[in-house]
Amino acid sequence: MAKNFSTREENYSQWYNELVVKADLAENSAVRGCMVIKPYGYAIWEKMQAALDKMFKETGHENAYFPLFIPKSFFNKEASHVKGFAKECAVVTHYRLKTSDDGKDIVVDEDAKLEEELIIRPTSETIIWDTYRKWIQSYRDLPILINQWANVVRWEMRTRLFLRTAEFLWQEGHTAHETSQEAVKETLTILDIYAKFAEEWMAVPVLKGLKSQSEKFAGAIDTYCIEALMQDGKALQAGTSHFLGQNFAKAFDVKFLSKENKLEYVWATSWGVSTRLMGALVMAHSDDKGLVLPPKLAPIQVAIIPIYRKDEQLEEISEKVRVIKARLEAKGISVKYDDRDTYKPGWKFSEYEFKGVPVRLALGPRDLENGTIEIARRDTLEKEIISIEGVEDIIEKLLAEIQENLYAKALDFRKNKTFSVDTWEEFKMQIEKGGFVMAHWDGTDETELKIKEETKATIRTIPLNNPQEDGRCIFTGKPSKERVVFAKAY
RNA sequence: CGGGGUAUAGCGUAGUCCGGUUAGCGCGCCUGCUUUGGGAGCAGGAGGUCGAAAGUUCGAAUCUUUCUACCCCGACCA
Repeated sequence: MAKNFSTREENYSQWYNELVVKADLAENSAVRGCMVIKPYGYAIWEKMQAALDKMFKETGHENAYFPLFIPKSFFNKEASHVKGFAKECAVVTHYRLKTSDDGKDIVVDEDAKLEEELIIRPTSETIIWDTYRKWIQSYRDLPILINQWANVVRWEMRTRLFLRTAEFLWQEGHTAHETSQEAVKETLTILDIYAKFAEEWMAVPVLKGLKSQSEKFAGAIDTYCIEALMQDGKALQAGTSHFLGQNFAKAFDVKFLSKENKLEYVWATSWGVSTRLMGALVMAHSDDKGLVLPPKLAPIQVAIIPIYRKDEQLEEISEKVRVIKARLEAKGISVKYDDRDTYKPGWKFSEYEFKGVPVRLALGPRDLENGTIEIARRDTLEKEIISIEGVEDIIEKLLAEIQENLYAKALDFRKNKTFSVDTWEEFKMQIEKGGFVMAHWDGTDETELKIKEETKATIRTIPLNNPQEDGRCIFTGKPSKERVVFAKAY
């Protein structure tokens, strides 16, 4: 495993790959650019799903499901949308296989060609808006607040574990509203949910803001995002919420009769987060010993390891553990008692460190004698011997402390990696070092593109509630009213 | 799609230039004994169409041709 990964950007990918495979999170599958997510990794995803789903429902959203296949013609309808996705679509052209003439192979049956090709959804705006047209007639049918948990496929030229895979799991929300204001409000409500989830559950601080026009979603009026900073100084877009205006309503002819008895186009939003969040989780907290998971998302919060020589000792230890385990579980803490006799304690210690289990307990003969237990925390790697009495209360507090500590550490890291610069020379130098670089920009796509060409840095976001100040664009020297956030990104 | 590289056991690899015993090694796996407070030790064992196909040759992991897959760089990318 690479050492000092946070400072060795060039080896990062390799490090990450090894870590993830060793940590039992996921591995590359035989299918190009797709992932096999192992049970332990999937358990993290399930925890993320549960937390997000709850927040969506608390804000009035419902889950539904739409088809995986989208008729090709649907993509013709919104010009900028098709432009954004056309180059990365998987297309279904046939519906049958047959044995080849020489009997040796299975081949596509050319007679079974589809009249119209089907696109495997890269995102579901088109098929959902085609459906919404049938659901919406009057203002009484609005708003529609629907979320879908699904997989999507984007045939990326180059993939990267968790961050850009050909198939990925996500949730996509698609809402329909009477007014522009209501839709914008929805977009921001979701942005707040995403930020809250990232910070309170993942312990990853994020910047909330607006994307520049060139970085926005294909088909959106405005794209809002949460932007996180990884330990190697690169930025990661962790979630997006789009105000779609009436673009899709017009493309799919979705109109409603208003209270004023006028026929109007519906206002729309869409928003999503994906398994990329798991990449963010790994890259934000992990160290050279493996994953570090925030307690709120850890599938196993406490691992207990017995240390023994003889079976009688194990029995005695197990008896004690049963009591501790029951008390922890009564507090809603997930516990794994690893009494396998096929692995030794040292092996298990390492395994749970790889897996990022926040708290580890070890109980051996010495502890039985003294009425103690060894408690170790993953985030700081500290361990101490404490009295076994009331250990469940200590663990409960410790889990909360670890959750806070991870966030504080990540926030501190981001503060130290955020810089304000005012000249082009400073900018180029700082971008090379990584981190968020706050700089003035003249607001044009052209300048943004040139900066990207020269430095590979992009505008990650224009923060919400951004302080207004007079300045000059670092590239063109033209006047500017606010700083925007530049960084190299994944 | 352009440029470069790689393909040998579950994983990592040696051997390829210069063809020649039964394709070697480490990790992992299996069995036994000893071990168990930070990834145990010793002994024995199993596991290979050398990416695929065709060719050259007495003989091919090694040479030739074609194909396929993967990796890196670029283009591309909410």
